[in-house]
Amino acid sequence: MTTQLPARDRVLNAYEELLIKDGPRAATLDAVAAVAGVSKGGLLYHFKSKEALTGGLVHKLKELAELDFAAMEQDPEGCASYYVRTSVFGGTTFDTAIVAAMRLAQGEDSTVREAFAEIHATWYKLILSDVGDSAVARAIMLLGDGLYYNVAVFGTTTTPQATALDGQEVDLESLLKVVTLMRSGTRS
Amino acid sequence: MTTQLPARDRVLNAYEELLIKDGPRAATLDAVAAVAGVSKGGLLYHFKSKEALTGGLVHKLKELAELDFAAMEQDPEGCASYYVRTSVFGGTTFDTAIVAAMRLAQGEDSTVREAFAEIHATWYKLILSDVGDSAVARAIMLLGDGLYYNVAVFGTTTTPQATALDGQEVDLESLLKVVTLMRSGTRS
DNA sequence: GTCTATATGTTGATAGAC
DNA sequence: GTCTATCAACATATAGAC
Repeated sequence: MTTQLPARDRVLNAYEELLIKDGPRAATLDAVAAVAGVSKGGLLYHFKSKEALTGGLVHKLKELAELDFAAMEQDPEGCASYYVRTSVFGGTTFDTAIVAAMRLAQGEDSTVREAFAEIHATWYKLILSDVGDSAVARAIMLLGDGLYYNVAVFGTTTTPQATALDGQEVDLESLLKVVTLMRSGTRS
Repeated sequence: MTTQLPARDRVLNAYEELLIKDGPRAATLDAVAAVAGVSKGGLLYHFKSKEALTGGLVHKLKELAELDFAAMEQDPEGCASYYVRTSVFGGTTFDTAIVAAMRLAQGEDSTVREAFAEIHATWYKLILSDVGDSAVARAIMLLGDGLYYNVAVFGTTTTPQATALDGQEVDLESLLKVVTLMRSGTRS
């Protein structure tokens, strides 16, 4: 039996869980507190307002993004391959934070949108430095956005390597082959 | 000076406008009624509940989708080209309905998600019949999803032919070239 | 640090006049 | 068909005990 996480972390995890499972409307302070196993007052000790709670999620997202950038740069198969491979939802901490935050991006909170814009900009820069061509880099970015969007809207599946897309399956291998095809036209 | 639209249509348009501009949370019955230029009671005469209002939007979306399918099948450049071209936000009635509904898709209302799943399935079928290869068809679908997702999250831009993506521009021509590249690998 | 009230503002929805 | 009350439910946030 593992030691319980600190209340603050449990609250953040509960917020993510509710955002993903039931959407922003259901992720009330009451509900988050209940899932985290604390009272509403207890929650508000760690995050003084709902805005602060969202701020905590955004902060976590940015931290995990930094780690992702580092891994992306060092990947033996290159940034583009890394990006496509990791855009297929794998249930990592980062994936969870992204999908949770995506559900908030449609709201009024501009901080979430701004965080996404920053992360996107860095991803694009890294992919471009890998593939060379800007149109191909953008296409790859859009593929990744599409993958995350599908998870955010239609939910996750059990298989980590394949995610459901309108009853069809997107498998990673075929997708990587298509990406190779895209790159082949511009390779020097 | 054009004749005023019927109140029912004005309400639906106001709902879309608020969903796109300020998100689902801001699209309250009060706000929708105000934008539409009717009272809350007046709104509730046409749509008996908020659920019914969303139902009206979904119905409109499905109707416009049928027209889109027909245009897609008849396009001289093929379904895939049509899909990519029209996935770049152009401000059409259909585009507006899609983006507005996308903002609702993250919520608890499963009817919106189901409508999207249906529309997606038909698009996929048509694109597959055009390009032949399932992996390429899926990649094209994901590109379109990515384009719409970017509009839904980051908002529209002024230029109809190019939409902003993290400070960069996605221009349609380059994207179509990349799609051609994808297809070239599987062409018989 | 965590809890139990409690205050305050919104939101969706009803009733009934016009 | 459209309006003006009005209500009950819920959400965020505060105050203060433990």
